[in-house]
Amino acid sequence: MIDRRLQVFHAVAEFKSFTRAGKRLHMTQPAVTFQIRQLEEHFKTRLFDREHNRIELTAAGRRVDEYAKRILALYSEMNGSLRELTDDMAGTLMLGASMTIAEYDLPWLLVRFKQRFPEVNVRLLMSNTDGIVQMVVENRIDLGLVEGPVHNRSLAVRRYDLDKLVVALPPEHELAGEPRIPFAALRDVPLILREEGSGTREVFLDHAHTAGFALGDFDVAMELGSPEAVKGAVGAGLGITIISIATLRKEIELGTLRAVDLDPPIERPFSFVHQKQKFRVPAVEELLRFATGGRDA
Amino acid sequence: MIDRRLQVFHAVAEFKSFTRAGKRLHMTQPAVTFQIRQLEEHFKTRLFDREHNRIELTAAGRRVDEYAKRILALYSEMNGSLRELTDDMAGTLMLGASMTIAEYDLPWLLVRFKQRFPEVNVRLLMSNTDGIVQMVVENRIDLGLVEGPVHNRSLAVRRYDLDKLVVALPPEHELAGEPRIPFAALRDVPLILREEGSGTREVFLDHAHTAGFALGDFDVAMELGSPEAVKGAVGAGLGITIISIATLRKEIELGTLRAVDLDPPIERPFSFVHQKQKFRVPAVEELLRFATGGRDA
DNA sequence: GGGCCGCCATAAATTACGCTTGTCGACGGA
DNA sequence: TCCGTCGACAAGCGTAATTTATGGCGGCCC
Repeated sequence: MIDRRLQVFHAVAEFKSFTRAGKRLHMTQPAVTFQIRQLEEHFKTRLFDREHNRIELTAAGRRVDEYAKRILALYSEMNGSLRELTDDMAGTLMLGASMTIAEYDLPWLLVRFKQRFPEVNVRLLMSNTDGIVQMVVENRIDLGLVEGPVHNRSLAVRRYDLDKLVVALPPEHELAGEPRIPFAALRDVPLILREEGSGTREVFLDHAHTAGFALGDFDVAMELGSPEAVKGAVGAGLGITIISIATLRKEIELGTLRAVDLDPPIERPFSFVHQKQKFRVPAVEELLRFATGGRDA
Repeated sequence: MIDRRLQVFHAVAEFKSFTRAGKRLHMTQPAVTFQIRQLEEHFKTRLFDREHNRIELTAAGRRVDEYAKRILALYSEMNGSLRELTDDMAGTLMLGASMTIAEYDLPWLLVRFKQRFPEVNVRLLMSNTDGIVQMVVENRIDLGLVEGPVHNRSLAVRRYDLDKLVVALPPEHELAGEPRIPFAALRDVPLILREEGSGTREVFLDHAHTAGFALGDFDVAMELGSPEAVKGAVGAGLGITIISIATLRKEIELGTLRAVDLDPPIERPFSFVHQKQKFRVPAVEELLRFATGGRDA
């Protein structure tokens, strides 16, 4: 529950870019342009100075942004407050984790946490990285655990673990014997990827881009919504994928899949993400300290 | 610029009625029901207890209303603040007046006001009573002058003048000779009325209702958007109308229209309406004091 | 106590709006 | 100069909001 126009405006103000704001909110640039123009017509004044290919807030725009921040913060607080009242689970620690983390990284963490703090109830929601970030923004969860980069400056992010992405393929695959696989080689075979919004996907595409490849360079055979689904497709010979090494333990042991390093390798942090403001549930701080071993990131 | 869902919710909370909230916001009851249900689904909890034919806020509903109030207040403040920045007229006194007042009552008031405070710039917007109230709510004007009843508890209203509604008809009309015309007689002739949202219209219908007549009892030939348009139609013989005596001065003098008292007569106050909070422009207080002759209402 | 009125819920149809796709023109860096 | 990036614009589409129409359920009046 949030005002979309203000949200869009605030994102544009933050990024100083229609295009990037659109990306963040999963909408196209024309949609952003449209919303901003609606606002400008409402207030009968320009909110951004357009100078060729960059924009700057006008005085009026800055004023709107001040209010937008306050209003959006209230929305967020309202959502959190209602959850507390609603979920018949006041005091419950609401976690959200991206697919990979929830299935392969979080369990052992939660087990140890529960041992030390048995009285704390934990409830876990799963989504992809973007979905988790959105939940944190809307205050629907106390803490998110994500694997992708977080582009939202108004949230606090701290790393707690390091992950490695590898190429997963069937043992009989032609590339399975390679010591490592360069990005270029990935162009020639069908790829299975995670869906839009997935941290695994975004990290891979980021690195591919750095190496000079765009999404269009690859032969994307399927886009699936969870690591298990992706592994299933790879195992069935539909293609190969780039995936967290952590998800492959069982398959490697069973010999159904093989992991090969990328060249260059991709490492990425697992991170906590939460609102900067004070925690509603004390257990959050416990979990943070507990998982990071007391260190800061 | 305001969040419609919260606005609807807040209205319902205030009136404790879906139907009346809908009326206030010019929407139908099912639309209100729909919006509230949307909110309830979002928060996954009931916001109102429905008991037969009355509703009550739940604990969660009260919580939402607390935030709704704060959020809506911020929206209102934002609108006002932007206007100040935008209208290249900081310090200008923004007035809004309903049709009748703007054309027949306000001019002499403004003339005298300008004589006493020549340095104050005044800008006047016109709409019907409902439109003016809305502008005040949104903080787009500093002060509204309206002729109809104001149903919004969050606004301050004070009377400053008294008006009388009469029947206006062509001199040759069969009823033109009557000393006064009872409501019942109005059923038998075509009526010209103001449009929905007009204070003149609403006051007339209120009184008619008190006298036992509904809108459907009358033969409404036309609904027009301004007193001048209505008078024109009456002059052309298309019907008769109920209108402020103040608007008829010239026509009576010229003999083109005649005014006959209603039975029972309708009197109504002209009122100022403004936000309860402090005035942004000091001139508002001056005008208030000036127009009410120092008395309170 | 039967009938009417007022209130909210529901369904179907309509309308309005936001969003996407596709395209263009303008600038700036290689 | 060519390409990449960015924002504006137009057309078409899909979803969401709203209206119209209807039904059920009590309270209230005579």
